[in-house]
Formats: sequence, structure tokens, C-alpha cells
Amino acid sequence: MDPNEITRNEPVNFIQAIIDKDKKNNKYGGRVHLRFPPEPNGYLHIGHAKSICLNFGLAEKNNGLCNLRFDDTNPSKEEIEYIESIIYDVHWLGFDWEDRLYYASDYFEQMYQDAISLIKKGKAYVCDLSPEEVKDYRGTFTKPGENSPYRNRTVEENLDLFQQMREGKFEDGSKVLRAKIDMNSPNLNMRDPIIYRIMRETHHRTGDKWCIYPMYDYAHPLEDYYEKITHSVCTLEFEDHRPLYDWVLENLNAIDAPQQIEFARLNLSNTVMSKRKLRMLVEAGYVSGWDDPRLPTISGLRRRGYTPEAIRTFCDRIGVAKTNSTVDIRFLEHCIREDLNKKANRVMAVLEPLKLIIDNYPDDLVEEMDCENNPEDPTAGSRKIPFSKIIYIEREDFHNNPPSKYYRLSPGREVRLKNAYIVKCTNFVYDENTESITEVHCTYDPESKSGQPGAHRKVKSTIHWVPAKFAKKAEIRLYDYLLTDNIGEHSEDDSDNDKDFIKMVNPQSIEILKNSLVEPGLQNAKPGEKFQFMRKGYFVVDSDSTQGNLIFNRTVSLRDSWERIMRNN
RNA sequence: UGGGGUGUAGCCAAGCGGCAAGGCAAGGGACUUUGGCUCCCUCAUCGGAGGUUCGAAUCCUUCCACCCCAGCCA
Repeated sequence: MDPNEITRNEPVNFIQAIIDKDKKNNKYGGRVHLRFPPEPNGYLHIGHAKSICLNFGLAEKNNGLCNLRFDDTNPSKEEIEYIESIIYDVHWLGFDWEDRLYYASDYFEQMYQDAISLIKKGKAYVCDLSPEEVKDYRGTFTKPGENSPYRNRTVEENLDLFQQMREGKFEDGSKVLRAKIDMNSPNLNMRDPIIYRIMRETHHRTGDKWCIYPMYDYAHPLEDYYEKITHSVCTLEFEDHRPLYDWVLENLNAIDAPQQIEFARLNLSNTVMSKRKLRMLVEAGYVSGWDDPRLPTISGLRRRGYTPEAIRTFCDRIGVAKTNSTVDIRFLEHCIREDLNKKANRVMAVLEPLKLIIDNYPDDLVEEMDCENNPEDPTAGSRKIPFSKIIYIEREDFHNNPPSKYYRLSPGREVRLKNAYIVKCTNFVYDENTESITEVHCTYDPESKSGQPGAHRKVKSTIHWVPAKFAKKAEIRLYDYLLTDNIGEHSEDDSDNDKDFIKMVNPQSIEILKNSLVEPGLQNAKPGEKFQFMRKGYFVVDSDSTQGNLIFNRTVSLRDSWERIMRNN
């Protein structure tokens, strides 16, 4: 059998199909080499995660390599802080570029020399047109461009001028280097695109060594080529740039030139992905920072309690195609529930406490109840929780006048207290002043203790609880979708819908509960630890949490079919 | 308007001429000391119209819709 023959059960995305074909034809000598090339001008979000998983994933599947490369060709927008956060996040997601961490800025000299080659071939020229004039000469969609009056300078003159540009002889914006292609091209990117500009800006890595910087369209194909990239994967909006990408490499006589392949960026329902909109939310104070648990940033998701595994599973399952699409955020939620269901220990926490007194239970008795840590994982073991006469239950688990299909506690009815006894409601106390129920009275069935023979008796419902005397106070933060609706986002810089988008910010995206109670063992929980609060959802200890001031973030609620019953009524 | 792309269920997404995978969501049901998990069942004729073919989501023609491009951003 041909070793290059690839057999797979799973459907293959169109990029993998291209790679399969290239391997079969022994293109690039059978090598597969990709890269994830962020510009260090902001924090990574789940849209980047899609690209990271795609690139590193394809490398892994094909026995290839994937580089991490910072595309730092514009010092006016880039900062070290972003480089550090990006490195941290990509590692956190679980990917390894080994020793292949690169910077476009490391190639500045080589790029400069290649520009000289283009000039020598008569393929590039120095242009003195002002930015406004460049724009006017470019023409429009329907009107062809006009040649720059500087287009026919001699090679010698261009060489001399370009060197002087580098030496800082000219002011910012006064000259540019342009590729000489075709001012009549229907593709505006091919109308003598600017490939170098003069910009006196201190670069975070090269300092003040350079005052000219290459443009993306010129730099990117070279970066890929220098690193021997085979498949240069980027997003759809660069499709029109592909002819220029190829032009640069062709005119430099590149051998085994990399090929650019475009896929659709990720959009998620009920949130935003573009840097500018994310920034608006942070700067206008709609959220607390770039790692606010409501944001789709990697740092936000991490603080929210998302695991790298869930994010990667999500990215793998949404697929890769060229269709603009918006993935339902409920699919992301499904992925984290699925992961945490296997991993998170079950504990009891009462978010909105209601006192319950067991009148026939001995006043001073404390029993240690045995609780299984995770029914999905037998190796997770069990723990003891103290039980006594006064406990707290969830306020919504008692109803003095229960609606139909309500299975929980109400006057005269029985429920099981999880891992403890069956109790029957005998009475409750209503406070006229606060117009609320302040306590519930029950009697318990001593024969019904969990694990004992009498425990087999079935009751309609089981509810969670915490012991009044031993429970710990905690702050619990509940999150809801960032936006109440979906916003169409197909490119990074779509500013048309900025106003509409602010109108969609969900005013109830966060709810903070200050008086919640958790079982005593949670006292020592450390930031980042994840739990399932039984019947309520998955929660993570917030990064600001301390032993004396416990804070939990709700990662995601449990699926709730009772809520659905209520909603459908 | 010129160019470049995309259109398969509420949301993703396979399919590449032979009688529409899968997942999420939704709705039923079984099980259950989490109204959780798990398990079972239900849920499309492929943007429209023509045509080619014994046979088309897949080929051809044409129309329509949506997205991207006129930064010395990436």
C-alpha cells in the first residue's frame, strides 16, 4: 500500500484535503509546515483559538510543524504586554512550538535586501505622492487607477532614494516604496501597492534601528517563505490579497513558495469578537477588564472556568469552511459541560439560603454524612459533610403554594435531602414585614438515612442543603450572555454597527450573590479549582478569591428541564 | 457599480452524478438520592428557475441573496 495513501473515517476539511493532495504529489517534498502569526496588538480570543487549533492541529495530524510567529511590522500598535499574554495563552491551550518562536522584525534586514532585489528588477519604485494623492491615483472599484508620476524612475534613482529612506533622510509619510504591478487591475490590491512606509516609531524589539517598516502584504509572504512554511492559513478577508502574496514570491523567484489558504473566521452568538468592540467594552467599563469572565477572550474564558480541553474540543467540532457563520454559544456551553461533567467534583452550595429546621431531630446531634464526590468518576472517592437540626436549603426549593409539576418541598410534602434523610414539611413562617418566608419546619424520617435499608423509599425529589452551623459564606457571581442578541461580524473593523452593538449589551450579564453558603470543605478551595454545585451548575474559584473571602464564578449552569417546563407554560 | 467569495434543518457541518452523515438546539420517552449524567425516539430534498442524464445537492445555463475589498492597519 502506498504510504502516502491516507485513509480516514472522519470527514476531512477542505484544508486537510489540500494537504492530502500536496502530500500525494510530493509537493514541498512531503513537508507540512504551518504557523500561527498574530500581531501583538491585543489579547487573544476564542476566534484566535480556532486558528490556533487549526494550525497546530493540522501540523500534528500531518506529522508536520507549526511555528508561533509575531507579525510585528507596525510598531505603532504593538506592545510587549501582548506578546507575553499571547505566549501564555497559546501554551495554556496546550500547544507547543518548541524552539520555533519567531518575529517578523527579525527579518527586517532580509526583507530590506529583498526589496532592493525588486527595485533592481524594475519591480518596485519610490513614490513621492502624498497619502491623499496615492488614494486619488488608485481609482475606485469602477474607475481604473492612474500611474504615479514617479513610476518610471530609474533603478539607480530608486536604489538611492530607498537607501536614503532607510537612513532617515525623509520625513514620515513623504515617500513610500511601491510594487510596480498594474494600476488597471480590477483588484485594488494590485494597483501598485505600498510595500514600505517611513514611520519614526520605536519598535518594541528593534528599537530605533529602523524608520521604514514593511507592509503586511509584502512582509507576510516573505515571513512564510523564510520559515519554509508550506500552507499559510488565514481568514477570508485576505482572499483578495492572495494575488499579491503570490506576486511577491514569484518576483523574488521563490522556490517551493508557500500557498495562502483562507477560511472563515469564527463568530459566536450573543457576544463580540472584534478587537475594537472588545476594547470599547473594556474602556467604557461595561466589563471589568480583558479577563472579565463574560468576555470571549482566552483570559476571560479561563477566569470563567473554561478548560483548554473544552475550548479545543469546541474548535475541533465546529469545523472549518469558507462559509460565513455564527456558531451558537450554546454549543460552547455544551462542550464545557461535557468536560466538567467528567472532571468536576460535586459539592453542595446554597445560592439563596432559606432556613429549614427539623423539629424532631436532636438539638445537639451532628452526624457525618457520606457524600460521593463524582458519580461519573468512581476514583474520585467520597467525603463527609456534617448534618444537624438546622440547615439551609435553596429558597426556590420550597413553595408554599406549589405550581403543577413542582416536585420539591411544600407543606405536607416530602423530599430527600441529598445524602441524608427524607424530610416532610409541617409548617413555615411568613414575615409580614418583608413579605417573605423566613423559615421552614420539617420532621425527618430516621429510617430513611442514605445508605441504610430504609432509604429505599422513593420521593419525588432530592434537594441539596448545607448545615447552618458549619457552612461557609461565599460570594457567587452568576453570568449571562454578554449580548442579548447577535451582531453580524464578518471583519475585524466593521464600525457601522458600533451603536447597535452597545444597545445589545445585556444589562443582566452579571448577578452577584453575597450571602451564599457553601459546604465547609470549600473553605480551602484555591483559585482556578472547579466544582459542580449540585443541581446549580459548574463553578470555579475566582482569581480574586481568598480563604476569608470566597468568590465563585458560575462557568455554566446545568441543563435545567424544570426551567424549560416553566418557560413553556 | 468592478473584482473576489459563499449559499445543505433554528445553529454549525459532511456530501464531489446513484436513492441527504454527525453534532448543538428543540420535542417525546426510559433511567435517576443532581428536574444533572446516560440511553432510546422524532426533526431537511439541498437559495430560485430552467436544462443535461435512466438518475443531480453534486454537471450546464440563468437569476437571486449575503459577505469581503477603494489604510502609508493586520
